[in-house]
Amino acid sequence: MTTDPATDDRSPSAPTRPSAATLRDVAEAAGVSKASASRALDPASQYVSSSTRARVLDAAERLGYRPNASARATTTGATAMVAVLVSDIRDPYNAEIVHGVIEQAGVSGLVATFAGTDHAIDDEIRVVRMMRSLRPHAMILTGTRSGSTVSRTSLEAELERYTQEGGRVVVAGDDELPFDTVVVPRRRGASALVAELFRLGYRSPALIRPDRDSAAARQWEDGVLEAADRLGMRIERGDTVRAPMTRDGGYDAAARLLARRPEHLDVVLAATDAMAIGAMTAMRDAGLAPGAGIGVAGFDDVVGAEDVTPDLTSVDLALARVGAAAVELALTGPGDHRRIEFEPRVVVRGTTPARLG
Amino acid sequence: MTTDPATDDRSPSAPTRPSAATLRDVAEAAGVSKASASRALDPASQYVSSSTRARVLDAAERLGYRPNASARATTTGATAMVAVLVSDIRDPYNAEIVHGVIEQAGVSGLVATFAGTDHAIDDEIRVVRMMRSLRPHAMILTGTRSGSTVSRTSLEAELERYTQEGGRVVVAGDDELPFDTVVVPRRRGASALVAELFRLGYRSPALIRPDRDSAAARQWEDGVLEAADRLGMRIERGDTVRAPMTRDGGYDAAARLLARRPEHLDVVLAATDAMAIGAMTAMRDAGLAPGAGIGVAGFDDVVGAEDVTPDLTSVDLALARVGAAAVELALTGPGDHRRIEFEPRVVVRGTTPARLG
DNA sequence: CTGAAAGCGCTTACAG
DNA sequence: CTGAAAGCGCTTACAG
Repeated sequence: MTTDPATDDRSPSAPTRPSAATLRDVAEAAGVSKASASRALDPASQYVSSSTRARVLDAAERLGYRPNASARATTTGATAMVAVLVSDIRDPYNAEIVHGVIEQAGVSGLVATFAGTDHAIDDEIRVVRMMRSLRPHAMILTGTRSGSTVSRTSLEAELERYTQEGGRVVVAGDDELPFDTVVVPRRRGASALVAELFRLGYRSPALIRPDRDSAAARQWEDGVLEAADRLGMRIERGDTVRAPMTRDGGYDAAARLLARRPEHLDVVLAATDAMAIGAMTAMRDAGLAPGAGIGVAGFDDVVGAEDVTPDLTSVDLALARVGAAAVELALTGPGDHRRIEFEPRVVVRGTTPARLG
Repeated sequence: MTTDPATDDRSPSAPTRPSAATLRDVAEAAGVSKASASRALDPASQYVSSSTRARVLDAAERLGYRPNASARATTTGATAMVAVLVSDIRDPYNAEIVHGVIEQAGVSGLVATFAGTDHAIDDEIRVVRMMRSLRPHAMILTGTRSGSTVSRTSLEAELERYTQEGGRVVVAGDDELPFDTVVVPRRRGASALVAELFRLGYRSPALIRPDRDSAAARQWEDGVLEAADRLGMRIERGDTVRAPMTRDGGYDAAARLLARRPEHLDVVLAATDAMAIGAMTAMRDAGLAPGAGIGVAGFDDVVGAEDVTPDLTSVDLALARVGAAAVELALTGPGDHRRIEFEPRVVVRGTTPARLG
């Protein structure tokens, strides 16, 4: 990062705006001082007579007055704003978290501001610098990031600087930065899924996992294996197959699995719902009814698990709650690398009926 | 809307922040006046000696100085910010537009702020009021909205008020509000698709459309019918079927179509890519190879059209460009209900090879 | 090229 | 309960 402080980001062409109504306008219209008007407009202030308040509110309403948030912020030093750094808003996982952030910010009286970081730590550093200007109450980092160790250190330093100015940093995702974190419970969710399937009578899972490595894929697989191991379920060498992380990838993977006529299998676990749905089709094409002979379960439950027949067992990671919790964490004072992890919800549906005996 | 102006949204618990470095700090560290420091930090200002500038930049760097955007905004009256009102960020269409907004805002030196409106006009009104406090350079409205005529009038009034304060309003979506609009070219895209298929030799389309009515579905169907009509393609009564807007919906719809053994059909048009992909599976299950016998085309090209085999012909609506254009429109001075509509891009792929004769 | 001063729209002790 | 005044961190004429 060679962000020269000279590169000041002053607004390019500040056009002289026609004036919006101002506190002074309201005060004059109501025939009181600015101080009184300010107090009357503050619902928390008790030092106003009700008649003054009424006249001020009336004037404000008439003038369409909206307080100038910037002026207020320079006066109080605080901005009712939370800045969200998101790697890619188009990713449905991020979108879900962001949705939770927006919702919770709304109820907490905060405005949410976003910037894209494109998964690159160097972009994040740039964005943190830019956002620091806004003096937001907190910054929330979402999604994944990659970059050199040097970059990572710079990012931490920049964020550290921000916290020293009184800002709050919260990570929503993986626990990989030394700040308060709301962990997306992938690993735990995968474990819980396997445990639930065990309870339902399943003993021999096959795994369909993405061919490209990622933290998410790894966490899913770790969670599955951990639970399987703990419960004494055996997963044979050849029962894990890799494929592109799409519906068709799931189809191919399942077709390969089934071609081996693996009589011992009783359930197929896929790392995403899309892959699981593809696997269901492959099973049908092989003459098997998903759920009747072999069970199927997906993961993440972001899209479409309920739209298929039978509907697909999956794991709800409560991503919107993750986003909301990140805002709440930011609001509950500075913490020293606190860590929140929700219980993921295993959603048992038609593809994994209870197995007899 | 009975938003009482009394309901002031002052920050709940303004915590006293440890101080961030201030212009005064930088000036003192550099041994110059605040005025000189300010000028040195402004890359556009020429009224600084290079030695002063160097000392100031050095001091700023050392102190990790970031200008206080709020203070700047109260001084200049303008905020380098664009506010985006989005019905639901989880909708991939909106996410794509929002992505474009974020990108373009970044290159234009603007910060993008978001609020969710949940498709409800009354929510939009509330959000516009709230956002007005931020004095953003522009507000961009994305997604769909519904509400009473009264609400709609109130929304227009509230937006009108905002423009009178110097704010810019841009709509990204349907042209249904009296402000500058970047139109999502659904209708035009559907027409272009049909025209291209005609050129490829297709003459008898069947239509798979969502069973629930929506503006998007209507625009798609209107576009298809308009072009078909113009080109003399006939669409028979029974060749339009309705189904849920999912992959399985598309499967069912296509199955129903094919059950009638409609020898005259040469291409199936679906209102979304997901439905088209489902239809492809149905065709295969009926012993037909998509593209070989009957062609298939989807719409919107948001997700997965390239992941299937053969890959799916679709229409790229350039949604990210729509978002970017909205920002640019907001930056090019006030307009009187200007209207921009991009040429959608028909993406011909494997499911619609040229037909001979 | 530089600095002292005024002003942006607020809020908040401080005296009444 | 109310108002005059100071101050938040900037920018920008205005004089040098």
